[in-house]
Amino acid sequence: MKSKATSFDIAHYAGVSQSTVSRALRNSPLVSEETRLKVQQVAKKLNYKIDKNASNLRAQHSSTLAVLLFEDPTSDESNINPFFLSMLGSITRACAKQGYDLLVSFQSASDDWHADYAETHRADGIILLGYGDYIDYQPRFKRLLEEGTKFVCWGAQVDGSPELTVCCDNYSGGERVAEHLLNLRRKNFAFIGDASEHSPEFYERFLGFKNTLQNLGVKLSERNTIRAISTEASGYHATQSLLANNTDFDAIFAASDLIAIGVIKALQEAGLNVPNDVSVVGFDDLAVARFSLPPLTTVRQNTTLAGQMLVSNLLSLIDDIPVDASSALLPPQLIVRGSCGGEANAQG
Amino acid sequence: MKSKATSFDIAHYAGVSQSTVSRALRNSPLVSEETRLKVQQVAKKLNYKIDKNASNLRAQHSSTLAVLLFEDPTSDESNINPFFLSMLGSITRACAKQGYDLLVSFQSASDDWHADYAETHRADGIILLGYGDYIDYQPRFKRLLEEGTKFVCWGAQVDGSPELTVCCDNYSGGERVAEHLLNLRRKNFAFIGDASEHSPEFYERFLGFKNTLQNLGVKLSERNTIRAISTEASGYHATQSLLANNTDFDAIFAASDLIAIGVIKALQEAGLNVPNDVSVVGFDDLAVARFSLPPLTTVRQNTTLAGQMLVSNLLSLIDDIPVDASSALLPPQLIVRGSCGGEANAQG
DNA sequence: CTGAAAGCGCTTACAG
DNA sequence: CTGAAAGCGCTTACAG
Repeated sequence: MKSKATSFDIAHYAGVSQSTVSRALRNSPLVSEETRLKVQQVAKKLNYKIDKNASNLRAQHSSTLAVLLFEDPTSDESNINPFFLSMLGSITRACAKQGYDLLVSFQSASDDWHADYAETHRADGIILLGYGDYIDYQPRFKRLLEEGTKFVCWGAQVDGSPELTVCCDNYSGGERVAEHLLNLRRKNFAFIGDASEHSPEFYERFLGFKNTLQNLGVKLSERNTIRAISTEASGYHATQSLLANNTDFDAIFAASDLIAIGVIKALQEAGLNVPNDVSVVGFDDLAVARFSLPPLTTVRQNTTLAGQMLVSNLLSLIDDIPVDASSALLPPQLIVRGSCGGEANAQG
Repeated sequence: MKSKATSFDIAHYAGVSQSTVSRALRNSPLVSEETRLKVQQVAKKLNYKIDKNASNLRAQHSSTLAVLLFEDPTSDESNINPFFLSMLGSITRACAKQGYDLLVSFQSASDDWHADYAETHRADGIILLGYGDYIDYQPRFKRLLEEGTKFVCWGAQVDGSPELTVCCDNYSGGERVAEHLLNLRRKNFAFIGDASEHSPEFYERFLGFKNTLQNLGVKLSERNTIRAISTEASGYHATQSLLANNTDFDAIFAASDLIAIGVIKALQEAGLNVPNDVSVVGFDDLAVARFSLPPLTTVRQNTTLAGQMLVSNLLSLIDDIPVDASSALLPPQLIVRGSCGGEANAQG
């Protein structure tokens, strides 16, 4: 491997100074069209590429963003929630579009918060994805803020929290689910997910669901509210608990598609028909939702838009541009498929 | 935000020279225990972190690896193959374990090969994942090799190709599937996937399957070999074509789990029972395989091991250490679930 | 529009 | 074991 050309080599061959090479390559308006063309031509011929380390060091920024993806400590390490992976994809694309590189790091919640990407100048800003327990993380957010680290979270807006957040309007999603199920004349409801403030996204979905039912005179009993984390296995076992309760239910709102898949499996194994005996609704609209049997009615989160908002808001933060907080609440969309009965086959 | 401390600040407070600070922080044996402790203590107090750009520039390496994830151009951009995403996860973890950062880039096959991570010194080496058509990519590999770029591919070992590859023993996986189906007394076989040299991974699976059948006197007809890319939708449509052929079949080997999910859906919609009428086998063992109905018998690729091999082989390449090529062929594992009938419930 | 020069914050021979 | 000094390859005032 021949050693790489530097801007001095280009300068030499192009017959200009090194400063001019640098300007020409970054399309500075200070350089004449003619010079620029010549320099860029020579650079191309020598396969010259600007050394990022040098330019980052000099310019004091890295043109790089970092994503921290927190793993649910209870889930199998080889299976990261596909929803976050899909977010990862859209974030990557959004970064590329803005000319930023993306550093990725998976962290288990127990990790000692290795968020030193900003401090080591490896990244200009950080995107936090899927950290589990929001309450536990508040102190860490505070520390990041104090250090002046630029970061934005995907998740739920916790009241009074100063960090910048982008999320789906989970409450409204829960409302849509309740309305849909009520329209289908379902009478007895169950919720499977974590209905506590520790998982505010699930909690908001739960609240939107429960309150809408309540407003229309239907009560969601505590016995029909079963805790589950976002895995198929957890949904499966939670449903077995629900069945063991011997309560009545003809509709289940699962806080995520992964949970819903486990729910359907447990129901079918118990000899119940979905949707005839029980309607099931999920949340996320993973690819697999369309191919479950029956196809899963669910609430779609727009991950493409989410990735774009996360990146553009973070970039605004980095450039000290005020961020329009309202833009950070993304509208959910109810996708009706076959798992609730009634007006099935409507979409999807 | 107060401006970051530099090694000179630490030197000042610790009462030593800046060079000593640098040595102490990288645990150089040249520095005394006492001095090191003092320096590290001061560094911690001032929340000092080494500036990566500066140290990378000076040391002429980046301690960063890049992953290039190629998207299937025909697939929906928001849904990246979960298998690769799972690989991404294990690669990330393997990098972290070795003290390397990971840069991620998604590329559409049509992209002008933005693999300049190495040339710009942003990464010391590159991991190539999921590029679609291997034959089309040969010239690009050649160029990378010529430029002295260190890279390793996940995929299939193409004869005579000089690039370093890590992959599952796909041929052996196909053999296992044929044997299993034969043991279950299946008579008429079908394959759904891309049985061409353009997708060598699928092709190897196909070959292992077909040859094993052939050796035992069973022929896999061309009419029962249907082309599909690795999506549920493609598997679904391919199965509809297969059904339209009006040929006999009581067992389908789908080249991936995603395809298998589409296969099962199409079969069930056509009123066929899986596994009673038709056995179905997939490949990959995605999380969803366990939760399909019936649970999917499949061939597991060990993504954790794969990620580790990819990273460690790339690191060897970077350090000019000879790589044990035999270590790069990972053993597949047949996971028997309910989708083939017979000895179901064995595992999983 | 162009060039000479300083300097980003480190690592690492070199000298002691 | 420690320090003074050079230099990695750029960007960007400054002067012309």
